[in-house]
Amino acid sequence: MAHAAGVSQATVSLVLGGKWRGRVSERTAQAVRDAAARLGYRPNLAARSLRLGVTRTAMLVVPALTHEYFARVYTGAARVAAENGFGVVLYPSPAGIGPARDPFGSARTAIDGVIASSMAADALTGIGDGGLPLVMLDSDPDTPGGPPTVNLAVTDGIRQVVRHLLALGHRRIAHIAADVDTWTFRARTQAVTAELAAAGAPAAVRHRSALGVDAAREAAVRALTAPGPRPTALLCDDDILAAGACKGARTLGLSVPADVSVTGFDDLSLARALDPELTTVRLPAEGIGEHGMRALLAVLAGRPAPAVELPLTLVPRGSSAPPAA
Amino acid sequence: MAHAAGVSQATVSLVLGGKWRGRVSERTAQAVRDAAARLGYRPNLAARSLRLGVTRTAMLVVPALTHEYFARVYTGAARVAAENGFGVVLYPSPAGIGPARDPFGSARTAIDGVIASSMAADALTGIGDGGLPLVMLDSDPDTPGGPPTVNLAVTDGIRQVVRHLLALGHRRIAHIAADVDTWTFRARTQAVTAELAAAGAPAAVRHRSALGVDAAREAAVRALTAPGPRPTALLCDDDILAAGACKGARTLGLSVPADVSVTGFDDLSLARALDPELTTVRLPAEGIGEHGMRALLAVLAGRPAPAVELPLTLVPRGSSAPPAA
DNA sequence: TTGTAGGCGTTATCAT
DNA sequence: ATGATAACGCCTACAA
Repeated sequence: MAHAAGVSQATVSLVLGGKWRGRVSERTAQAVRDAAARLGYRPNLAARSLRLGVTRTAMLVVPALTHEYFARVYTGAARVAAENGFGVVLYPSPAGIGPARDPFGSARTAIDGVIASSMAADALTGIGDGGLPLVMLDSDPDTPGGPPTVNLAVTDGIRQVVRHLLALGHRRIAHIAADVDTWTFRARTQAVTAELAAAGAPAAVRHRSALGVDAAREAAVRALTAPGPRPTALLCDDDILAAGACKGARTLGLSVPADVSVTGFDDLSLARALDPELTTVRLPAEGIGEHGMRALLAVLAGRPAPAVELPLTLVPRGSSAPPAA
Repeated sequence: MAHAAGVSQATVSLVLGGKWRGRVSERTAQAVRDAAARLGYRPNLAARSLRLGVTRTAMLVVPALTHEYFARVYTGAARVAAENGFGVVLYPSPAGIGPARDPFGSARTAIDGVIASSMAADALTGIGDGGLPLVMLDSDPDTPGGPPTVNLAVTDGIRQVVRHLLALGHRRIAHIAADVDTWTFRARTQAVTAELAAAGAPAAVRHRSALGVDAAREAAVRALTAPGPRPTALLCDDDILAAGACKGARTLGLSVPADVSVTGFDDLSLARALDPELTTVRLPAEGIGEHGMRALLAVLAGRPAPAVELPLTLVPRGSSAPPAA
């Protein structure tokens, strides 16, 4: 390539690297660019990584790619990465289906940093101590000396749902809680209890359910057939649970929202596919990914990465209404 | 590292590369492995790529990652890749949200091959002529001299749906067709026409719709309010359209499936979140990814990659029933 | 303003 | 059975 342009490697590198200001003549630079275009020259990334010691690649660790939320986090992260000449590789953590190869083995030499999304606290052993720059998304709150975090204002989101239901006149609210031990779901559960108490409303009866439509349907049936007066609203930890809750209500011959209101959380596309559409809370999933990537970029550049908390928005739709008189 | 083990680089490479049978003494080999474990040694992938000229990385090009189908294709491809010591990077094609960086620029030196899923025919300019090994998923049928393909038996899937509806007694079927110019949707549309004709049934009135719940709802309303006798079944090109069709029917005060049957295609998790659950056709999405990766591996190894066609399965559920008497 | 040379960590060839 | 050495393509002092 340098040979084809009639100059040396060094000159080529200077010109194509963009830093030849006053070091290479304009005429020579143009000749190099011409030759590059003519030969379809592409720099070899492996060689560059080897020389520079960085790969301009980040790894995004997610519990499950098939969940729309994580796909959107990826989309946001990938966009910011691309804007900065970075790539993003995905690693569905072993909790899901574990790839055969340990990603943190040679990963240390293949990636510059890690963004971990919604991970259980112990799922990251092998990263933190690995000295690889790390950013946590939607995880435990900022700890001094810990990795930078990008979090969701989950408590405020739940607060909006609770107030929405109370404002509609509901007093007997059941909580369909996700039986998953991650920060985001623990925070949701705690917030439901706290917000109802703060409003002076009766406590919600809690029914735990695995994260799936069928399990949620069964939990909703349990909630609606439990002894005592029937709940008038089912507050669900996420949209998938809410979909199951709607089915459970109909199983019992109840109508949503006339007989029982149902609320979700996440605002997946599912929320608008259901009928009635789900009242839910919108999560800025792409924003989480974007901020996460920006935080990692900051860490990589040696800049401080302030902890971020993104706001959530209540989206009232057809699945919630005043309780029957 | 070699220094720490008291041997030469070459010996280390041999031992860790696994091909020292009868070339290095057992005692020396063990010493190398001990040193590697002690130092936490990790091979540098960039250096290996540089030397070997291959990266053991494949790129999966998809139109939209947020669609569950593609997330599952990725999952399948990534699993087979991992089993073979390969990685997979994702590239959401420009049709979606386009990254700033041209992936096919330096990609040629960063990846060994490309797997393209459900792409419009012209969206791959820049790959085919790039000399990069390519496998097409769910795309145009095998062309002599073209890239290997892994396809779905879409025509047979539609045939199963059509026969299911005819067997239930439906004669007036409307087709909610996706207004998307890719092979898979063209094939679905053609199959609907062909299968109805083959069965001697009346042709379906076709209503085109963008791929979204709202657009499909409007299309369904059009279909159900068109002049002439009302259709008793809505055959939809995919589950998202079907979700919209159900909403459209209810908008008109019609019940699914009592007044009108609705069928989908894809068997997304959405199909079981709806109420009633969707009668649909299951696509082996992960299988597509797995076979695609296997085909690419074959091409990379210089082996022939036979064209594959994966079977589809009808999943009858609550959204279809005999027409009202 | 341009060219020369060294080294990044690996693997492969060849010599010992 | 093991070691020395070259080469992969790039970037960057340093020399000319």
